[in-house]
Amino acid sequence: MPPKRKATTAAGGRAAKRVASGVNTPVSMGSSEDDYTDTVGAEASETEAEDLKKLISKFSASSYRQKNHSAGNVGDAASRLFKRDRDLSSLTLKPDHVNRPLWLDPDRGRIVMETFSPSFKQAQNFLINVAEPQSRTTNVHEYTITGHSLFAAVSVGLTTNDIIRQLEAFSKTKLPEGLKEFIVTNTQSFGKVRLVLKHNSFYIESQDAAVLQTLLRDEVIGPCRIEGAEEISTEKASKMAGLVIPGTKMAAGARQANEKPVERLRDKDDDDDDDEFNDAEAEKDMTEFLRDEDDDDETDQVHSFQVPGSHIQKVQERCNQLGLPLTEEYDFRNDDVNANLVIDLKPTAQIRYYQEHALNKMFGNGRARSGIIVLPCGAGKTLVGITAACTVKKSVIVLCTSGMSVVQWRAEFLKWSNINPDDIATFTSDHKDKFNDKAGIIICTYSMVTQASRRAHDSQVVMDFIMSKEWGLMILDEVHVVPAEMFRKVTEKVATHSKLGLTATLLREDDKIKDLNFLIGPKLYEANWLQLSEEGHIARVQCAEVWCPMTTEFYTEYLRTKNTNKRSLLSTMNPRKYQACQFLIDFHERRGDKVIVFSDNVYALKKYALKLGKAFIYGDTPPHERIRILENFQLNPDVNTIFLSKIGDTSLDLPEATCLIQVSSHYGSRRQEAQRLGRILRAKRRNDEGFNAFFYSLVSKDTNEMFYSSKRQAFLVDQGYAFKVITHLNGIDQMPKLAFSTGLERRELLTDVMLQNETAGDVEKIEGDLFGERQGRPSGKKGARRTAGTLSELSGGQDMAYVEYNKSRNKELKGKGGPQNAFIRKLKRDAEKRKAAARSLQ
DNA sequence: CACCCCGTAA
DNA sequence: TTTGGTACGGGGTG
Repeated sequence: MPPKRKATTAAGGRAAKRVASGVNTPVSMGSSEDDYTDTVGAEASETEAEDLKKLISKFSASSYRQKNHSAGNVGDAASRLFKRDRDLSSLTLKPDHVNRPLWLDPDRGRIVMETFSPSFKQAQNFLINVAEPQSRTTNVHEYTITGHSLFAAVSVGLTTNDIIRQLEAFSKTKLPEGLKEFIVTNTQSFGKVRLVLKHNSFYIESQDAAVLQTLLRDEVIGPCRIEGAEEISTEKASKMAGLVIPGTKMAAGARQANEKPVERLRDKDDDDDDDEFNDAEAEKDMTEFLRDEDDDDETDQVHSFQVPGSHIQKVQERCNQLGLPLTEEYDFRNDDVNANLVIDLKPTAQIRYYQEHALNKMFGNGRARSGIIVLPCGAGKTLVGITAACTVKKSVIVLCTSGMSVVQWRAEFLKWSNINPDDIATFTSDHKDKFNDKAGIIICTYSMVTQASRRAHDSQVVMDFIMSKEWGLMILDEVHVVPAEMFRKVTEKVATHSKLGLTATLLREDDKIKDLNFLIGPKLYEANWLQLSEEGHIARVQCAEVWCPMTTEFYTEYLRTKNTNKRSLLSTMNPRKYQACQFLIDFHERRGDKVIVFSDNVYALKKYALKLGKAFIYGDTPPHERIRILENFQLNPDVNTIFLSKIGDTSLDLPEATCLIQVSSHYGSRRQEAQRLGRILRAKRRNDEGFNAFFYSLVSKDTNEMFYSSKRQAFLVDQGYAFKVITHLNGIDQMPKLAFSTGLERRELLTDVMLQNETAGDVEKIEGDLFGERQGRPSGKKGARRTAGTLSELSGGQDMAYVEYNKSRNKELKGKGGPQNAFIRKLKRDAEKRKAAARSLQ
């Protein structure tokens, strides 16, 4: 990849998207009335297999354009780096540059890595420690060195020299001076100041009293100190003090372990993982050795001042700004104040290599470092958390976003570890347990801990218990929610020695994500999605964006209104989008896929589902009905498609679907897009020969959806997913019973859409006018929505055309009591039999 | 239990 | 160029 690649800049990732969304796209979905005449009776002449072949060939041939780069088009993901003044060609290359994978941007800390380089694996293992992955596509990875990433590197045990030496070794050019300086200035002060928990109080601690003096003179930190006899107390550093100071010699142990000269390259990639593990073992021994030495020879003094829990965040944030981030490490093996917990992994629990890598980052020097581990959905985040708990062996508090995942975490703990069930308690609104022994695990929801007012009596009791205890480890599930105003309170309410944050998508659309650096700790590990799916740990997914032109009726209305809600509703109700959805469901059901359709908008959700005769779940669906529908989806061969609102993004335990269709979504939320894709990464069938999961995003052409869609995909594109654009679904013209194929039907739909939209607004206004103070029913919103629903039903006349289809599949699946349950039981038995048969075949 | 209300998140 | 429908968990009530 010579630097002169800048010549082809325009072909780069999102630039291609702009080209594709331009004017002259090959649309063959038809724009004339004729294309939509009823095709019932014109049975498709081909067999299913031929159908499949045809569609798949379409996917890989002429009717799509790849927005992302593809193999053979090396370097497009990085090409934006080489624009204008980003030309690196002036730099002189080392003679053996071909064997070195890194391009270093002298000014901005950007690093571009060639994945086809012979020393790629080593370089990647190193880079993941010191830089933030920005984008990791097939041939090129892009990283950035930042203050935070260097903090993470130092806290993982690397020294300034390690970083500089290894960067130099992997770089194609001489290490730029500016970058070297940046690394030096940013790493020097790290690790000087620590946050320590002692006897349920927080202390800011350092070996250097002068640093503490400086902090106390700071206008923000100074007033936070708890008034005591002494301003700064000094004691001899000892094991009993809770936290042993990470001396530089400790880092030396880690340095040796991390060092891997480029010259000593090995061909076999797989060996690498085992080596890393052994190195970590060696590292631990070294740590032990050094610790003993420290205690014998040195009489280090530790200085500290106390800060109340309520001010911790302020101090942490300020220290971050001052370039002196607080290190949090828990020397759990030498903590004999807090009781030990009897817990171990079951021998059957097998940790995968990347989980081990992640845990090595956390426990690399024999202590628990606070930080964040990022793994895609289905890659075993829970097991990482459980293994961490089994390592620390102290009381653990696990925080989840929903009651469902509380239950799941408990089940997983029982599945993977030998923990005594009496030692795990759950704490939610309908289950308020404590554990009886001195040490234990408590699993609860964020809101249970953060709720400030209106406490039920027995939850106050449990809350007091939690706050009175000193916790060894706090596991924060879905840690990306923590920066929220309310949820961030957990870190000040619960006194814990270490924190482990877990998430699949360390993303927010606001800028609060950086707060996690001081709220939890640095990002310790981030898995490479592409690599995991190539290795079969998560499913391979084909992503496609399907462009659906707007019908003239809908587009006219779209242009006529400036109201964004109305506009987005028109875009999602676009009849041609509905047709595309109908076609794709049919296609994939016949292929044997289980299909989930997502729609954020519940009006659209119901309309689509009812007309297609599929079951749907959204917020108001009562729990028993949800379960029934999900069971049927999982077991009943006749139920292969369900519709979900954004309920499916987070809080549903979804069965193993293999195909996903997105009809409407939430603006430009990258997290939602990634999370939805995550729903199919678990697919059990993923290791079948040639298995692919499918992810479709239906987008109405020439609407705002186009813009948001590309925003939403940004994260996945950076993870290496290639989104293909499909402008025509081959065979849709021959589709029997294609909906909305007449102008009349489409106009009826439009009327319904417009009515739905207006009534919601009107009713609220009327209610306000009529009742002024709105006595008796303080929440006008709920009433308004209900009324709107009724009015929409009253609009009856136009709905006549739908009546024959508009039968709720939900009701069919709902029934209660004996017969239905017996049916489900039979399905379950059948499924068991099939599984057993499959096992005996192997 | 079934229902409502409330605050909060994204 | 960037908003607010929707859904949740928690607390009550009869």
